[in-house]
Amino acid sequence: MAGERVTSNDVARLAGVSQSAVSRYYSTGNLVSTKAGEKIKQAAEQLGYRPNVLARSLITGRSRMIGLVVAYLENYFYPEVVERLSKALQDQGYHVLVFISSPASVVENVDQITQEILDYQVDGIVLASATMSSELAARCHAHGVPIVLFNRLQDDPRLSTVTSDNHGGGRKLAELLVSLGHERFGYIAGYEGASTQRDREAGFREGLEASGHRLFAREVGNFRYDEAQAAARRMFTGPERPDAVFVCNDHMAFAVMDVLRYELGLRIPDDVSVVGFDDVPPARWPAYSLTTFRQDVDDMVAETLRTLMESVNGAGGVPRRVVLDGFLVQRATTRRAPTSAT
Amino acid sequence: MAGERVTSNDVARLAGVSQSAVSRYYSTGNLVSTKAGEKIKQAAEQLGYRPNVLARSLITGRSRMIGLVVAYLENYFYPEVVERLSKALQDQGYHVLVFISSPASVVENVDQITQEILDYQVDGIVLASATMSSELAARCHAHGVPIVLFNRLQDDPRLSTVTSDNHGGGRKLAELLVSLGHERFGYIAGYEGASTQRDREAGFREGLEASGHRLFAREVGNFRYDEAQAAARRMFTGPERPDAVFVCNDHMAFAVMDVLRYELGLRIPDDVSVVGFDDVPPARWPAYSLTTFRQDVDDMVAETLRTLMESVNGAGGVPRRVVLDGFLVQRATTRRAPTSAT
DNA sequence: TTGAAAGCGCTAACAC
DNA sequence: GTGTTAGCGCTTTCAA
Repeated sequence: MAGERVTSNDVARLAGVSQSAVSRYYSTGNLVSTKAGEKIKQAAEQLGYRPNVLARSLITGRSRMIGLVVAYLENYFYPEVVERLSKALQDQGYHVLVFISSPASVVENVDQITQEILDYQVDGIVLASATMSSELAARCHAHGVPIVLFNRLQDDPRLSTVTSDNHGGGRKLAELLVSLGHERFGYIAGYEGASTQRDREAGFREGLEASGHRLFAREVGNFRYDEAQAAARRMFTGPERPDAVFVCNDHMAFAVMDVLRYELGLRIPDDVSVVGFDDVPPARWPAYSLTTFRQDVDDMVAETLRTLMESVNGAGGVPRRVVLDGFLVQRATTRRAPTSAT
Repeated sequence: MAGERVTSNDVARLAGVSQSAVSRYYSTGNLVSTKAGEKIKQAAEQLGYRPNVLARSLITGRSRMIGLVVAYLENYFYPEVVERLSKALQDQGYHVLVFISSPASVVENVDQITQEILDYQVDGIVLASATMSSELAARCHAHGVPIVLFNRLQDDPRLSTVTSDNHGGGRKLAELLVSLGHERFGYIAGYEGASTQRDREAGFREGLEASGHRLFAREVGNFRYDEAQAAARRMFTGPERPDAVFVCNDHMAFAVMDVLRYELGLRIPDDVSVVGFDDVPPARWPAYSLTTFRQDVDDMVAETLRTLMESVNGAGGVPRRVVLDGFLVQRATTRRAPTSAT
C-alpha cells in the first residue's frame, strides 16, 4: 500500500555518484559527464525513479501548475477552452489544476476558491467567465502570481484580460440584421453582471441606433438554456413579436430556436431571424445552422498562454489587455439579403 | 515580482510561539491551547499567511490532488463528468489535475501522461474513456496510487472500474426497436477499441437475436461527429436502407439525425427510428428529442469518488468494479408502439 | 500543552 | 565535473 518511494538518493547510491549529480542530471541535464549520466540513467531506470516535482517546486518556487477557475461547462464554449488550454499548457510542461466555481459567479466564492488555488503555489491563474475582488487581485499580485481573465473584462489594472471584440461583434450583428431589412429587434440578455453581456448588448444597440433603429423587446436568459427558453416564450407570445432576435450566446440561442420552432411553430428565418455569439460546435450542426459571431478559442488560448508565460518567465509582470477580432459567420438562421429590387 | 512568501515561521515569531505550534494549529487544529490559538490566528491574518500545501504533502505523502485523464471533451458527456467530479472532489478538499490525452486514446500516450501525473504525487488517478498498459497499472499499484477507469472496462485486476450497464442498455434498445415493429436494424459503431462500443454492440445484437432478428447494416463512426455523418451517408444511401438505427452514443446520433433529415430528407421517426446512448443535455433539446439510454453521471461520479476515497483513506486497496444501472428514455425519435390491431 | 530537532526529496551555492 | 552543505516550508517524534 504505502508506495515504495524511490528517491534521488537511492539512484545515487546505485549509480555510485552523489545525490546532487542525480539532481543535476534531471534538472539542468548537462551539468554532468556523459559517463556519469549513463550510470544515473541506468540506475534510475532499474529503480523506476522519477523526480518528485512537488519537492522540486518547494525549492524552485515554481510548481508548473496553472489554476483554472471555470464556472459552467454547460455552455459548450468552455469545454473547448479547458481542452485547448490544458493541451497547450501540457505542451509547455505545465498542468492545469481545475476549480469549479458556483455558476452564480459570486465574487466571494471566486475569492475563496482563488485562495485555495494559491495554497497550491500555482504559477498563474486563469479565471474563465469569472471576476474577483480587488483585494484578492492585490494579494495575487503581491505573491507574484499572474492572473488572466478569460472572456471577461474588469477594470483592475493588475489583471490581464483576454477577450474578443464583444462590442464590435454586437454591432456587426445589428448591422447584418438591419441590412436584411428587419424592423423589430429583440435581444435576449445573458447574466447582467457579465462584461460580455454588457458589451455585446451595447454594441448591438449602437449598431441599431446608427441606422435609426432601436430595440423592440428585451428579456434576460442569464446564459442558461432553461431561462432562455422562458425568455423566448415571453418575448414571442403576444400580438406583436420581433422579426429578428440577437441572443447573447449560442447556447441560449439554441434554446430560443427550439421554442420558436417546436413550441410556437415559427419558421426560421422566414418568420424570425436568429443570431447568436461564440460559434460553438452545435452552431454548425444542420439542426441549428446558426448565424453567429465567431470567437476563436485557439486564438484566445494562445494569447492567454502568452500572457501567462510572459509573467512567469520574463521580468514581465505588466498586465496585458488583449482584445481579439472575431468575425461574422452567416448560416441559415438569417434570411438572405433581399435583392435590391424595389 | 518575487512574491513575499509568508511562512509559519513568520507567524510564529509574530505570535510569540514556536513554529511547530503554528503547524499544529493548522494541521490537527486542536493540539494547541485556546490562548495560543488566538494569537496564531491573529498573527496569520495580519500577515496573510496560508499553509503551503506542497510543503505539507512532501512530508505527509498526500497531495490532495487527483489526476484526471480525459480524451475528448467534444462529446458532451465528458464536460459533465469533469464538472461533477471536480466539484465533488473539491467538497472533500481534493483538487483535480487535468491531463488531456490525444483523442486516439493510444495506450502509449496514456502511459506517458500517467507517468507525468505520478510525478505530481497525486493521490489517485481517474482515466475517463482511456485505458492503460498493464506495466503502468502495476507501477501505480506499487506506488500505492489507486486508478479508477471511468466508463471503460479493462481486465487488469489492479484497476477499479466504474461503468454503466452497456450490455444491458444495448439489449434494451434492441428490444424497444423490435417491439416497435422494426425489421431492418442499422448500427453505427464507436471507436472499436473501446469497451463501451463492444458491450453496447454485443448487447444490441443479443437483443435482436433473442427475437430472431439480426443486424442489417453496420458502419463505424469512431465516436466523432464528422465520421458519424459519413457513416450515416454510407448506410442510408442506396436502394435498401435500415428502418431503425442504434448509434453508439448520443454525440454521433446527432450527426446521424442531421444527415437523415437535412441531407437525405428522411423523417424521424416516420421513415427511420434513431436511438442513442448517454442522454447528454442536447438529447433533451426539442431539435433532437432523442430516445436514448441514460447513464447517470452523478451516480457514476459518486461511485468513482467512493472508490477513490476508500483507497486513499481506508486500508482499502482492493479494486472495485462497479456497474451501474441505466434506463431507457423514450422521446421523439422512435415511433409510438403500434396499436395491437392485426 | 509546548518547543527543539530531525527530515520529507529536492535544488543551488560553494569548494574542490 | 563533482561532492558537500545548507536549506525550501512543513509535519512529527521526542522531551520537557
